[in-house]
Amino acid sequence: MSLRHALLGLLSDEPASGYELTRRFEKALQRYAWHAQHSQIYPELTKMAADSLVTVAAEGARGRRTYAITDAGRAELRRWMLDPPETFVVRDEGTLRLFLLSTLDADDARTVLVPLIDSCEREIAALRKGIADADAASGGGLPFGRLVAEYGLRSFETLRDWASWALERIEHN
Amino acid sequence: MSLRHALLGLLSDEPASGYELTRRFEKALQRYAWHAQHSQIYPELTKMAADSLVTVAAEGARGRRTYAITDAGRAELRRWMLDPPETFVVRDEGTLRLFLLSTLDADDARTVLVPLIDSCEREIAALRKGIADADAASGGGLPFGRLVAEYGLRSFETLRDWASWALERIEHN
DNA sequence: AAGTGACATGTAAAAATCTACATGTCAATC
DNA sequence: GATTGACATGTAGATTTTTACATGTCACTT
Repeated sequence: MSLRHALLGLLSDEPASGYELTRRFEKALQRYAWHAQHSQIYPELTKMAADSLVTVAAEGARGRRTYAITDAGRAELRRWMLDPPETFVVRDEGTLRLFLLSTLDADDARTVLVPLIDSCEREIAALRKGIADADAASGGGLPFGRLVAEYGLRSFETLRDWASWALERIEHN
Repeated sequence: MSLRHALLGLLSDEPASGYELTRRFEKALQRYAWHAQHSQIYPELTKMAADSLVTVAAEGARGRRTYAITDAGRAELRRWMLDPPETFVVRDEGTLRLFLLSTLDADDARTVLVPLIDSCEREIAALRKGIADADAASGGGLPFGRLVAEYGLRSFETLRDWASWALERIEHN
């Protein structure tokens, strides 16, 4: 039910349509936390409305339906946040690829690691800029908040550093 | 098809039965990279054998079937490793929970973050010990290699540091 | 000899997810 | 007035994953 809770989380900030939620998934959650597409989001919103976790707050132009979280929805989100399951399920193609690096020879590993380090640098630069801009504007601006941006920044720095370390280890082994 | 490639990766190290692969998923991949259960692994191995990516290398006691990767399997794994898709799909319940932290009030956020920091410390200690033991034995010993252990260690340190930073930010905001 | 626990493999049905198709609106431009 | 592109929502069918059930072996202990 993680999709459901991700949607409740996005809606707890402010009401939104399925279309907007799809965009916000792309901007804020997709990369690090949870991937979902509109073909999954629309039906899930319908089910959540049936379960009274959200309501249709407004219907606008072009068939647009704006959903708002209900008190029951907030309660369910809080319950889920405070009641961590024993095991967290992870499925991460990028990390899997990293783990399987040891199946490659040194040349192939370099072919994977060098572009990875480059793309980390680009992400880090973009995140730093986003954080600086948001801090200057002081009042948000980051897609899903300062906390998430900081998490992303630190994660990419760690990935870059690890990849550099791995590269060195592979070079002179 | 990530499950398939994860299995090829594990088998590229040495032949194994479905049962052993399930254990190795639990030890090495489950936590950070890919979650899979035996009810998915067994049928997938059968399909992979039909596709000639693996073969049944031996049949042992208790119906045990040992699978070995074929040349075609190695080629497919290498192809997948060297041909990164434009987008990596991530689904990570733990990170999602972190991202939704901003939906909680300060008290509830503390309730989530403090145990998180504790569990990071425990993971870090366990990984450090595992790495030290393996380095002393010098010849492997780590479930999926030194690279992965280092990745896990750095990731948990980053998570712990971020969580501490977030906690401080929440406390005095 | 019975019981226990790790070993070992499977399947069926339900739920979640992906891919591809499908439809239509509205605003701006040509 | 036609075209284009962003806006907006959906469904059908296939694939992947989960949950729950199902079966049996072997080694060791009581």
